[in-house]
Amino acid sequence: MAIGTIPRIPRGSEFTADKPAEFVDTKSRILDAAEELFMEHGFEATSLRLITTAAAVNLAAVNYHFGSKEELFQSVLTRRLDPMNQDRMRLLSLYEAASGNVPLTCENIISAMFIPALKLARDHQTGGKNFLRLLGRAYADPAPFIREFLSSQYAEMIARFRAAFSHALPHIPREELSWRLHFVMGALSYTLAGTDALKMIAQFQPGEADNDEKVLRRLAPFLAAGLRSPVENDNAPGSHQWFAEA
Amino acid sequence: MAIGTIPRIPRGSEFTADKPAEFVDTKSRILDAAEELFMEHGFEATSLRLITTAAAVNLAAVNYHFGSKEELFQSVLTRRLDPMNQDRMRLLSLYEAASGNVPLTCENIISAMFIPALKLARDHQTGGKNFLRLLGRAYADPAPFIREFLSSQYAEMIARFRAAFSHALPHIPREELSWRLHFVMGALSYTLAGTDALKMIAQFQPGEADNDEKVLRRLAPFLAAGLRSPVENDNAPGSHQWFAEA
DNA sequence: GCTCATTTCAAACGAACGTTTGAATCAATA
DNA sequence: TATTGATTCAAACGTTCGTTTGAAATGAGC
Repeated sequence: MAIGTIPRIPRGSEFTADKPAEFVDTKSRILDAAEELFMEHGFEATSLRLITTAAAVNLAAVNYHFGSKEELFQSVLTRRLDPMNQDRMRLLSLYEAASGNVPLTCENIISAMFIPALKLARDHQTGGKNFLRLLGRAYADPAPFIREFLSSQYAEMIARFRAAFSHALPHIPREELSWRLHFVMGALSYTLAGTDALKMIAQFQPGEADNDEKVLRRLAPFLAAGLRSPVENDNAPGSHQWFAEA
Repeated sequence: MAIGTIPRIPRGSEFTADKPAEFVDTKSRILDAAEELFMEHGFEATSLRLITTAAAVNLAAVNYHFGSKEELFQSVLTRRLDPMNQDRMRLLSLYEAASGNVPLTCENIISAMFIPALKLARDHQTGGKNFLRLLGRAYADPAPFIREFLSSQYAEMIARFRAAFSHALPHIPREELSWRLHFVMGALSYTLAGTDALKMIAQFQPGEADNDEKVLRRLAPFLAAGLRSPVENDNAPGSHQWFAEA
């Protein structure tokens, strides 16, 4: 596209107002369909033909607009992951500014991680939930390009929160804290990814918007308690005999 | 095969002694190769041609011995998962018998879950570790046949341990305990699956056999603290304001 | 040595995959 | 209206997939 020329405006983008569903531009239709299908079947098992059929666009549209299937997957992630992580860091900074000299509590920091995720799950009534589950799946995907992409997307946010936790828990050694953060991310991603979680509790109402909040209200105290737990010396004589053989 | 006839004994099975690697029967060679490759690339991305080439057997051998790719995957899991879960329950019963009337601690119960996993990781020097990582991956796999297979394999063991935790933590309501067990399994599977975990800490030596123990010695206290944490009333006026909007 | 069920093997099957191609379509400019 | 560049489309590309097939090889029992 030469400088100064205005590209043709594609299907449906003349409506910036809300979606009559027929007149959404091709790129967004693909992203929406891909988000749902990647979540349901995983990256490998989701074919471009399945995606383009669901989006009601031509098969070649994916390669035209995104370049490849892998780049489509990355676009699906970035579209919501990037704003969410920005939101997390913004919220953390806001908390820190508000607390002045008093160090933040674990609860504060965990809140800064969860609230943006919750907002995402609520704003787009279906899409957001799908995305959180997709994200949980992506964490555990063995494909190298996914792992590399995710860790690059998360690097800044994780570093920011690691520093915050380190300040909130000054008695926890650096290495130990790294592990505990790892466990936190594990429980979080597993919970977000879980189909099982939704079926686990009988009184869980599939349509209810507050389900995610209910889950996180249980998860947060659980994790905070783990983060604050006393550090065990590896070989201290009085430490628990976790692995005493039977 | 008619009743009373003795089947032909295939390649290498005349050696029950240790593995000259050339004379291992076809089924085991396939299982070993599949375990490693499924772990590395996931179920969908691992082709039968890759597996049979690595195992140095004919392509058709998988379908002959296992029926299909899915059944091969299930066989890979069952071979080690079933004994491990049996071991876990055996160990839990042993602890319970030894403690008499005194209820077990969370640490005891978590030990009963972890020791068999550790034993598995150590017994087969390479295979065991691969398997634990494969298992973590399988937890997060979206394929329905994997999820159904896993939950059927785990049902008995999970029920057994849920009852034990319920006895050890009588003040935790049933529903809350279900969620906490879910978080425990999440952190555990994420940790076992993690390629990241191995690289996370600099002083981690890739070849060392005690790595898994080191990880679990950090994970267990973290989880125990979470399990024991006080139950928050959803709407209690004094409870933490986890999700106060910014 | 012959029999026969079991196991191995090379080859092919049809289907599905991600991607490419080149023409058709469209809206805006000149 | 003619031109232009962005987008859509049907069709085909070459590759790889899981599975099937039928014949060859194998070794224990008669």
